[in-house]
Amino acid sequence: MTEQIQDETHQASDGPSYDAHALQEKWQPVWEELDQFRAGEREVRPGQPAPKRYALTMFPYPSGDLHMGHAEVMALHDVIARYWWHRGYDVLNPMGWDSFGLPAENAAIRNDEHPATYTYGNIDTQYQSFKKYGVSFDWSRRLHTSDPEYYRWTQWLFLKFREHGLAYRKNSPVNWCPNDQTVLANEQVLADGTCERCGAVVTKKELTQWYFKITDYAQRLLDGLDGLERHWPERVIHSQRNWIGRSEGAHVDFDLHLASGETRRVTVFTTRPDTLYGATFMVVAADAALAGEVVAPERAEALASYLEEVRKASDIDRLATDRPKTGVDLGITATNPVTGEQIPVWASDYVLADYGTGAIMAVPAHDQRDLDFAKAMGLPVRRVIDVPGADNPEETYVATTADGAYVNSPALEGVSGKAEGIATIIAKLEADGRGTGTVNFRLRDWLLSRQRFWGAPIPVIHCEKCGEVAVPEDQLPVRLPDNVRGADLKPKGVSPLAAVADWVNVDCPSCGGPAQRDSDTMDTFVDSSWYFLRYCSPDYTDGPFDVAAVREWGPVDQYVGGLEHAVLHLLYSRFFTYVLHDLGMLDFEEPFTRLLGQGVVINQGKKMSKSLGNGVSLGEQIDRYGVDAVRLTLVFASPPEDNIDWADVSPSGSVRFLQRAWRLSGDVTSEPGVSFAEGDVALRRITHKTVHEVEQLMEAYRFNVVVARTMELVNATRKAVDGGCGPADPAVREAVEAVAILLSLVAPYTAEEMWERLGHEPSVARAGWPSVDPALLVEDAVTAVVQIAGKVKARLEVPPSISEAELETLALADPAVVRAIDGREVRKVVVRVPKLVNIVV
RNA sequence: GCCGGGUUGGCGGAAUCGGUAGACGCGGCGCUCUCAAAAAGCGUUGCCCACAAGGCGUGCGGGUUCGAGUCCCGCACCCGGCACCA
Repeated sequence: MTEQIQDETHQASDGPSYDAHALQEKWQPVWEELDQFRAGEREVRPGQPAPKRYALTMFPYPSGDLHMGHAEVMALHDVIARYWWHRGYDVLNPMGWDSFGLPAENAAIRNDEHPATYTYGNIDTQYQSFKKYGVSFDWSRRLHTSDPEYYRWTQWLFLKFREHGLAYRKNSPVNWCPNDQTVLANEQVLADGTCERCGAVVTKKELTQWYFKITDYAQRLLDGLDGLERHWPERVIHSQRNWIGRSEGAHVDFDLHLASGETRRVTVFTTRPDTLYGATFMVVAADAALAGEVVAPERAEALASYLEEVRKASDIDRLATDRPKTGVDLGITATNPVTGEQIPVWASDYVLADYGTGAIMAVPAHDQRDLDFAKAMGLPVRRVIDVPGADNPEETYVATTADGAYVNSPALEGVSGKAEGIATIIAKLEADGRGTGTVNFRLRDWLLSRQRFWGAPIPVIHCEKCGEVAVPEDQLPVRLPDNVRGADLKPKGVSPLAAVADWVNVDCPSCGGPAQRDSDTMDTFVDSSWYFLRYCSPDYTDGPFDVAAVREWGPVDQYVGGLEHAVLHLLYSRFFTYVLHDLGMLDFEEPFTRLLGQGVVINQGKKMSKSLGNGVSLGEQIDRYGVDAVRLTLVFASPPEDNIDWADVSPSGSVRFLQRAWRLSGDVTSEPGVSFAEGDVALRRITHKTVHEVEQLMEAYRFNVVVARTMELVNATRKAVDGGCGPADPAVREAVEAVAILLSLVAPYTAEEMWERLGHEPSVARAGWPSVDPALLVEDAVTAVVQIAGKVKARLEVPPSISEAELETLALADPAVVRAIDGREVRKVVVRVPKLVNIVV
């Protein structure tokens, strides 16, 4: 299968040949010299800065070299950035590395070296590849999150958050990855209960950890999504809404009567307070502290053994929603606040300790889970809503949740509908001081501690006397020790930093006494939650970013990246931006105005993977076809948000097209600067129409169609050169120059070469955009279709200005139409000038 | 289970204010050049029908409309999010 490849980028026939690799060699150093994508220097005229645009693409993690996935994002992203340059914007298009993280640490352990070795080695490899790939990045703003100059400010931001009560430490059961030997945020545990990074089954562990109080922002993060509608992919907005999980309901107070004789008031959360009269028992989360505190002494042992059983069950078991309900009677009762009845209190694992209040009122008649539990435990079921057409849940084992007439509910007599019922009962509870209307969220606080080495150390010192002490600002960054080797980093359940004695043991900044550094590092998602701000002033030393610079560039106008981060990076960054806005450091709340989520590159219907042996190497593809052909293939293959199956596309077809476009640039015989106005009108119309259409396609991200239109322009120009107006016509030069500029969005090397062959100085990237003459967008003839009952029977070439009557007459006279009417009566004629006539017979 | 998004030739995909379905490309077929092949170029290519004429066609079934890939109702299947979240 290699035999066809060798010559694919070479043309053996006479004349100069198109050699993609030679073009890369030729132009890379020239571009390096030109350094033409520096942000912040463009002016419309002296003294007047050009309008600014911020184009951002997700920075890579430096594992190995760039792969097909990177190639796709960069290709798509670069289409936008280069288009903006052409349209006259001053474009900020930075690149850097998300360079803290586990793979470097694991590699360090394997090779017994420092994680920095792997990290910076790969960064260098990727940097070279980026250069070759020809993306219009402003390399002067390059950053790495693992540089002390960067993580100093990650630490600074952590302390700011802490200062404002948004970072705190608590002890609770956390997600624990037994493979990576570290805790994970909820967002990093996949729906099937496995670790987002390594796929191991996540377990629970009780630990004291740092959290960001993202829940304080739940409502605002939710509300902000409304404004992103139509600018962000539906999928991401939807995922975030689901993840935040707002539900409206009520807090209702129940008095628990403990064995000791005390009364303890416990609040439950419910979305259906209107079913309160049907609450025939209460359930508390078995693993919540409350269960142990209220259990009757004679039931304590039963609870303890149940709890043990629950803890043994793996997360996989817990995830099976249809498994039978289990639980234990706590031996006490509670008072239903509206009926005054004494109802039993149970503990079960179907109630979650960390959602709502960790305790629920059970209404078996109208909640399936409660009904299942009631049936399993023989607890009473009382119907309080009579749903028309539905049988008694107690007999059918099917809880009813639909609207109906309230029964057995004195306070809801005559009330109709769920909404009114809920409002009525909340009003009553509030009046009685037994509850309030409330809102609850599924979102949990962001657990940010990690028991790993290669991350930003948490800048806190633990002093026996003073407790938690923030590292003073002038002592930042808290640097990672560089005297560790791979062997020191082996996971042992606590951070490897804890074992580095001369690093951990410090004097307390407050009292000067002996103290220890916090040995955990931060989740790497903290690093990436603010990197886009740092790019605005990458060398700033008085803060994480220069507020004025961010005011100039922010927010990001266009973000391009994968959507596997829908509830991770894309949610965390929004949270950071809201907080920094509230701290007065930003004048916007949403970080990314427009988001494009590109699909992934797969092969033969499956994700590329080593085990499947279906991996496609970017480097190999570039060696075979050249950078431009690979980029073109990726952009042309499908709409940007769809997946690309490499088996379905044809990089060699891309090479063919690039050759044909390139060849045109050698056919032009007119001089640069020739007056296009004197050119062939037919070709000029096509050129102007194409450019105009591309402008609209660009706005709508339809890059694959942009390529198709460029191909059509090449085809039309070829025809004009060979069989139409001929190569000397100014319209041919106009068309080929337009092709070069359009092509520069996707295939910069070929476009650059064409530009030079057309007699221009480099670079085509800064050549500006062809101006569109509206007069040339007007057609001189259009094809009108004649339909009978909606089926096309004839086509007519008519002037665009034709009148309805004329068009109708022409249509009815057409022989094919006459034949199709076949003497039948014409009942109605619909005319839409100048394109359509529909005849009803 | 709840909530989103989708289904167009052999393939990737065009056509999103209801108005020529299949742009552009891949693949296929035929031809030119060549001793031959490759490369390149030209032509052709939704399906049925030998051609023409004609008919059928955008997952399936209905509907609205002069006219539906596009709007409405029902269904099937695929992808994604949440999932014992009270």
